Amino acid sequence: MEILIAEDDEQIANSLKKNLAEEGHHVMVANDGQEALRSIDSILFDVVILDWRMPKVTGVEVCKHIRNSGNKVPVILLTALSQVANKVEALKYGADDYITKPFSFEELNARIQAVVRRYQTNSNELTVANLNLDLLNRKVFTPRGEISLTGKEFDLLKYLISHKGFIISKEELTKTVWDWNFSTGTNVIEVTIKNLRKKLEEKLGKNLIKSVYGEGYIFISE
Amino acid sequence: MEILIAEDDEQIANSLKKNLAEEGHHVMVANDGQEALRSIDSILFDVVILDWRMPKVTGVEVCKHIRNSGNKVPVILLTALSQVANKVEALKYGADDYITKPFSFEELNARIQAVVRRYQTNSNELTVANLNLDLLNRKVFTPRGEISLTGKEFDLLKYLISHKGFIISKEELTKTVWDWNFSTGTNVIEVTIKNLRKKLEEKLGKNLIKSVYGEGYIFISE
DNA sequence: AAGAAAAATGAATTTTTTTTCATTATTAAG
DNA sequence: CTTAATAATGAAAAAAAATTCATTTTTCTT
Repeated sequence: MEILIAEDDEQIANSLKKNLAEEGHHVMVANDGQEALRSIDSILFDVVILDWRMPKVTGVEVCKHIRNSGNKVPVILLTALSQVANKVEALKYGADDYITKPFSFEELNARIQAVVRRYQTNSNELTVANLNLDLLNRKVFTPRGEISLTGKEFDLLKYLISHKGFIISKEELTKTVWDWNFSTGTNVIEVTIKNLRKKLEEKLGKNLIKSVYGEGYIFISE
Repeated sequence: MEILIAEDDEQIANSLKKNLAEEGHHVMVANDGQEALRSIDSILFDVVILDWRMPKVTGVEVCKHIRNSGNKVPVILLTALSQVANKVEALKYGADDYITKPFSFEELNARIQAVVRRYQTNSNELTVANLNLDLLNRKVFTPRGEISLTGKEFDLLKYLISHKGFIISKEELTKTVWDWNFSTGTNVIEVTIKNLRKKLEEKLGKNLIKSVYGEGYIFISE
């Protein structure tokens, strides 16, 4: 995951960075709120960890800015004091969670997991490679503009993407995407795959849906 | 809101009940986990507050049960000890938030607000009267079973419901639901309204979409 | 390299959805 | 009670989407 830590205490920042990096994440550190804002506006993080009190711009202000600009990235606030007012304020300004110092790395990690999981399961978007699916409006966007899909094509793509990296058999697609519980002697799947591929390739220039002979289809993100 | 408090300490339970009632909520108290489970299975709460340690069934176990049964109601856990392991566990088992005792009523209230708001803005359902719209799968359910709508019918219903109580002009529908920015000399809207009404009335026995002569349409929930 | 199974393809057909049209019913206002 | 505007309706036409079909291409096995 891409994680931003905004924390002016270098010792804490470095310790967190080291620990999170060991978990396999990419961590960027900002030393004050201003720096944090710059990073947030240019990079897409999976989670942002903000210290409450920071030079120049405070964590709450950064948080407010994030929300005002429509950014929904999960935010965790670090508060030094465990005053009730602070906690209330944190939630009010759109933070997703907060931790009172001092805290263990284990706890922070658990919160990150929880907050990211919550975000992903509640978000109505599915992003992979150069594709962004708007699950609510059933639209697909690429850097080169929207791809207009029919209902079945969208359902199929959504299913493949949400199981990316796994081979999906045609029987499975028949049951899930087509909602048929009998095997028909048709090739609708092949045809729909073909049409979907054509539309994707038109915009992306490459084929993300691979066939696995005798087994099914698999969506590849890189 | 409908709130369930599961707490064996009667003093705490009653104090919370009183305070929450003063805020205008309906509060039900369960004295142990078993009682809580029974209530949860029969009543639809807006938020459930569970004490961690309770006789018979603990709060975490209640929480696990809630999630296993697919219930997505927001859960707040009350923990006596502020041990890290507890907090981690709470999130792991699907709680949405937790508070460490002792806590102020003000804090609990803020957390309830946050958790419910988060739930409502992130939920993919729209419920009104006897209708439940599954926004992700674009399906509509009633107590008497599913209503199968076409795409346009669903979009129209969704728009009317999310503006229930307000009169929606045909010009507005043209722009939003049909995505046309010119006024056409057609009556698609009237026709679609008619078909939608027919399907709704078939299952609900009544017409929820009223016409306002010369102004537009309005969705009425009661 | 040849044969058989599986997958891809182009085009036709069927089904569903969306829109239009002509007519009837309802509403508000004089 | 009429009249004119607005809304509802049934049915047809047009458009779009889903499925089928016949054929070609690819892949794996021997």
